[in-house]
Amino acid sequence: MSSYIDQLNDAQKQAVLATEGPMMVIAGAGSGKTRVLTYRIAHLMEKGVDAFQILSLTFTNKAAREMKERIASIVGESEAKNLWMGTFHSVFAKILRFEGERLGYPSNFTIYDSEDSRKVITQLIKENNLDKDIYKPKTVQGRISSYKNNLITPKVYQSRADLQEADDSARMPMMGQLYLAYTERCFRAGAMDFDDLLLKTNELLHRFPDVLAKYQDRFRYILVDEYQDTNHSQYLIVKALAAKFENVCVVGDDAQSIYAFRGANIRNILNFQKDYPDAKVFKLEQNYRSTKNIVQAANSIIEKNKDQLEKDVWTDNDSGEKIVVHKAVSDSDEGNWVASNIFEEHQREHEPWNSFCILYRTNSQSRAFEDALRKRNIPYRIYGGLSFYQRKEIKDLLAYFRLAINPADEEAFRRVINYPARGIGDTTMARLTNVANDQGKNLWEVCENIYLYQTGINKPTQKRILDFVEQIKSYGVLAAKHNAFDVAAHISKTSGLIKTFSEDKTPEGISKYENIQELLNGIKDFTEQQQQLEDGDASLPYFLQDIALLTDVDKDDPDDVNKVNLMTIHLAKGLEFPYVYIVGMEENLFPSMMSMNTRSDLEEERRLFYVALTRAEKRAFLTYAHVRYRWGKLIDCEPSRFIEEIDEKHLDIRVPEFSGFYTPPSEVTAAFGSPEKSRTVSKGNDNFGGKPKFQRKNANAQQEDKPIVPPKKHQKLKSVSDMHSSGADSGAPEDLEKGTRVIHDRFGLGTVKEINGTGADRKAIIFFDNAGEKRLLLKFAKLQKARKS
DNA sequence: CAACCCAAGCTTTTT
DNA sequence: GCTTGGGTTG
Repeated sequence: MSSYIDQLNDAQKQAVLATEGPMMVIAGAGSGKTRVLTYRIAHLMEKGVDAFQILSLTFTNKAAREMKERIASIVGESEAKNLWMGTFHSVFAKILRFEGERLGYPSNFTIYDSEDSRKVITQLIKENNLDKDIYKPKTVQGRISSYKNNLITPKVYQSRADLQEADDSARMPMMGQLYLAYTERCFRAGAMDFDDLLLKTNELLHRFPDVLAKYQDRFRYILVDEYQDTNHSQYLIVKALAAKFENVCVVGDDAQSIYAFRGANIRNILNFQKDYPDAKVFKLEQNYRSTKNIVQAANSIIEKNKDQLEKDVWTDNDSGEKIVVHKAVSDSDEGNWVASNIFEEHQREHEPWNSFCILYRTNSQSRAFEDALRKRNIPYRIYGGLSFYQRKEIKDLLAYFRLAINPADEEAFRRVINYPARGIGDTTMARLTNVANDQGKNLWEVCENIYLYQTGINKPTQKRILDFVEQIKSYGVLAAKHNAFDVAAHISKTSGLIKTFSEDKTPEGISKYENIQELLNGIKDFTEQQQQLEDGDASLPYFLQDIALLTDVDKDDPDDVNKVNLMTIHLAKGLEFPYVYIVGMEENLFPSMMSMNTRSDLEEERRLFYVALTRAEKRAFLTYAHVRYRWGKLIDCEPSRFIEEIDEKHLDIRVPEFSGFYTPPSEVTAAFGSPEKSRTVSKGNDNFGGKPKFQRKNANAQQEDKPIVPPKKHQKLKSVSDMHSSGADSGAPEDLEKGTRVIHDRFGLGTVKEINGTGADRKAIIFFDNAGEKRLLLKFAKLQKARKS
């Protein structure tokens, strides 16, 4: 027997060695779950199971990659690379590219991200003249998503009176039609959203028995990690694939189920034994990660939940330090305290920066910590939030790539048809949309044959549309022949996007330009990497596929080692750090305001807290603030109930007179008599001399808002323009010529550079002293001749 | 048709 | 406090 087996404890060993039949592993936090999965796969392969026959589904692609590397180190790389490993979404996207034709999808289908699908919904709400205040795109999107995750197709919806009643009572009787229209629109665009990747896989497996049989035979051994976070759609896929051999091993921890909001169904894990009565169940209860204090504190929290499987997580590790609870004056003070604390620990314990992690409930909390870390020159890396690929300029360029590969992709089409400007505006788009809807075609098909349709669009615009079509077609030809980088470089140059950004010298413009360069560098890396692999694929379609399903933790930037980590608790699942700071421990923030209505929501928040705390190996810190800026306003905060729920003997409470939620009145009046005063306090508390956030902002705002033209002139000009607006065609003096000095209402003093056109079309190009060059239509421009000075 | 200004909404978490 | 979308202006 191989030596790695000896490194395992009894429970782990059994879970690794029981290779046949259904099996569930309940793995407490830090109990060596990944190790069991890794060794189990290695063991299967050593027993002679072909790597092609093993499917393992993980929560992130990074987890899959790391596991693959570890397996490779045991069984050898050439074997390990044949394993099917990845997230549900990425594995089944791959299968759908092979098999999607059966469902009427092209193999080059686009994957719509949330923004894309929300825009489709917004568009549909508009087209159907629905009230957007009742049909909130986000709400509609959420409902559609939950239908899909429960395999409720538009057709099923029509037979479900209960769902229709629910939507009716939410004043959305058109939900059903909207849902149907949405699915049709996506289909027409050759696009699938995230939920479709699972829904269509289910459809594929249920409608085509031969496909089902094929994949059942291929995946004889199935492993699912983080099973507690699978939704119904995922559950059914696993069940279908495993039905023949029943070699299914699921690993999870009901105490760490934190994705109910996106349809995860905790019952999947609770009911596993009902689905497979012969299932073996193993419990991993020894924690190797954390100190006794942390493990026991975490246990004392989670036992408050009623819905859970019995287990007893324990550890042999040292007791360690108690969990420090710190009360900060304000959110910026909280940031400063955490940053100084990290700095001290780094100095004293010689801990590298990447030993530290700051965990928060919402992305918006990151700012205070970024500011504080930056002030101390502590390197940090922030995960999540607006990811690189969601930036506008990146999505714009990607839209060109997407169109080159799948011109039916309507969202990409709408994004760039008039960007850079080509004189194809809202009116034209509305006309195109109408015709497309009447004919049941997508926008591309209509544009391609624009002369065949009665669109009411004028000839010059039709020509511009056809030029665009030709441009995209030429990109498509290139994409089929050349590697991703060459195509991307060509498109970014010829589309005019690079030019647009390089001409923009505002800070935002420069940053956009840099981001585009970064994207191109990324594509270059990708292309080179793929070209080095013997079976690599360096094509643009493959690149797009690769990035569509990347999660934030997946990106592993070599520049990012040894930095303090900042992320939401959700993103931290599966990770561990020696030092963990859980911040914003306040009522209405954590637990979130939205989650206090039902017990099950609150229990999910509690599990979230459990996940947060069990990320810590050595030290854990809980902080909360007395007041915090929220929605731009200063609000009072109360400590989170979760702090109280921890057995006090594990806590080191560093709050003067901490007693429940009582705050000494003297402190309140001294620090928070009024919002104005509190600003002074947070400035005074700032030992590092940096200015508080609000001061910088105000200073900037003042500069920007400073009027260019003194108010007096402004008034006068207004009255002049009022006189003219009564009847005259031109609001400007007649005798303007090159070199004339003029005054403009908003732009101030300027010099005429050029005049062209006559009558109502008369235009001027004017160089303004403070505002630069502008093209003005004289009919509208409220110009006055200035006296030469 | 594009640029600018302002108001509204927003902050739960993500593939 | 920030971003998005709508409305207005040239």
